[in-house]
Amino acid sequence: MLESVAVYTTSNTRRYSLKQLNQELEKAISAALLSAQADGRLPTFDVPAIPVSPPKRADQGDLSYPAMGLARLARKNPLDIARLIVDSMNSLDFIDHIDIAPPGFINFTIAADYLKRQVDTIIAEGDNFFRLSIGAGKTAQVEFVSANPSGPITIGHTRGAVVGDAMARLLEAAGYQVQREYYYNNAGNQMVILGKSLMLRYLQQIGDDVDYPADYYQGEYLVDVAAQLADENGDSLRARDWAYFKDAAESQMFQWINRSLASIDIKHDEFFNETSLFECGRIWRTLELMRENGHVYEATHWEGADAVEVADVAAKGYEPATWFHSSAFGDEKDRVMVKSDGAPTYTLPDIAYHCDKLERGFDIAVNVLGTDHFSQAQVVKYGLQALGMDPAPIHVIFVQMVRAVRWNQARGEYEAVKQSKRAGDFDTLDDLVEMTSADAVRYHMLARSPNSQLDFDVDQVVKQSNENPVYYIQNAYVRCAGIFREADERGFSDKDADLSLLGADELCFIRKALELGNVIEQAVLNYEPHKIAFYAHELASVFHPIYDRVRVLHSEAPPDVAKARLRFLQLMGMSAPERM
RNA sequence: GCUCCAGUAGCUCAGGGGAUAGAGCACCGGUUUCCUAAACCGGGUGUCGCAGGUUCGAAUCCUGCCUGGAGCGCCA
Repeated sequence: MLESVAVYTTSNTRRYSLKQLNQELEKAISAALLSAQADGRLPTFDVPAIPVSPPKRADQGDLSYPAMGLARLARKNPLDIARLIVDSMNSLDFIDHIDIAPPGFINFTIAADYLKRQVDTIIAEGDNFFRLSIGAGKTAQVEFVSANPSGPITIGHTRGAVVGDAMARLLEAAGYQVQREYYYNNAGNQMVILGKSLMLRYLQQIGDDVDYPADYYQGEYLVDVAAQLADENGDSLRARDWAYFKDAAESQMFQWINRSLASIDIKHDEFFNETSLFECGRIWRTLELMRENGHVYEATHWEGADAVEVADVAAKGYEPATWFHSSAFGDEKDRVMVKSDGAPTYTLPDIAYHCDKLERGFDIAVNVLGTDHFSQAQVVKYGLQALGMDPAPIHVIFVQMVRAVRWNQARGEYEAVKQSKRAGDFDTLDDLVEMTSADAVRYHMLARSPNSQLDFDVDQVVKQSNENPVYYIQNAYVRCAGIFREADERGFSDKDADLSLLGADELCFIRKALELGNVIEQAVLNYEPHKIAFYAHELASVFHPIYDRVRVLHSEAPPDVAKARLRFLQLMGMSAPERM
């Protein structure tokens, strides 16, 4: 992989993607403006950013620049400015012709020969063609899922899992060396309750008559684990305390979580246990450093507390706690880091953890979190600043809630499928995969902006699985595979193919395929992994009509283009089946 | 009450200063001597939540409001 990056960045013969053509044109237009200013055809002004982008419609060329933005600066009619630019531009080998359209667009059409030549280039470079150089020699970490081992992966976790893994794959495609990390805590109250819950379930299994509290874990899965324990150990565990059962439960839950994630092709490289931060003393060192920097104080209530809060605290009779003066960094209030009973809140280990993360030296550390962690993420950032660290490498993708919904025919509306772990009434990732497919789950979870709430219609995805965009996309690959298989059987080869024979339909596909690099780059730079899902569908929707219209046996090149280009399936982490 | 996200076609959602606002699903009609028809071709009258504002130009930016969700614990 690194080798191919080197090839890509050192070669100077085939710098091609639509993005780079954008940049070429942007440079050329800027130069044209300066030239026109130099000989007085345009008044002098600072040349602004020149945005060149694909137009909406095919008959408007391949790339377009709206010159209207210059009208005020140049005090000229936009159409006149456009003409001036075009007249002043040096000729570019990849441009066939330039049109000017009202009210001031400059539309560039890429030369067909230039596009056709890219087919050979794409095939020669294979998977590496869109291996970007922006991450070459850099490291990135993506922390995602990070669910505590108290139960199975739910639909809600799944969204973060898919988004995080897609982000990791995109970073890899951009040249980064990526580590996938899972941060978890097995020391909190919830885990205590989990251990006690399993203990009671076990006692029930071996015939004891015990009360099972309503605020303990209600899920059937604990009963299963308990049954297994009873099978293997009889009643010999009767005297064990909750801690034993906590460990047993945790071990089982982690196995389950990893198995579920593996079923949608997600695997973490590193599991980081919060407890290790206590064991090595990092927690307290972090606190002391913040104290030395003057951002920590002891008090019964925070400095800016109003009368109501003060009275409330007094009523509860709290002893002094240790506060982080986060409001000094812009927080709306200060946060407790160590409770009056001496135990830290989550804030302190979270800060210590991210401090550790930064010290590991990643160029980028992406953090996929639910929006319920928004405030906490802010506080962590303030904490890092209080430690004198620069939190800039950390970027958080906030994932909005997923509601698993079902259509209620009687009421004529959607209703939520409950997902509370403790209530034991939830749909798991396993359920979803069983009802649909790993690819369907990944696609539907990814094909939305993370900061939109998502209604995942369980029945819809199941019922329409044959009319699903997922299969539409995969079928494009299957059809390609079919072509290759058939060609092989006929002993037909693309050797010495004459690319000039390619027609307009094929060019259309080549244009779309060449956008991949641009899509990856935008997805990486803006932390928007969902873009790749839309692109995959667009590419497939350009391919399918051509498949029908252009028969391979009349034209050798398309399968090669297709072969090289359909790598998008791998990028999304979806499987690319040879047959369906 | 304060902060953040969302409101776009019947439904689920893209787009987020530029040309005639898109896709999937659903619905209707057509297409198969030949690489898989899970496909293709045709069929869209949308107050882009509402009202102002900025601009040559606003679904997009600003302000206010309405609706839904999330956060604002010495919870984890």
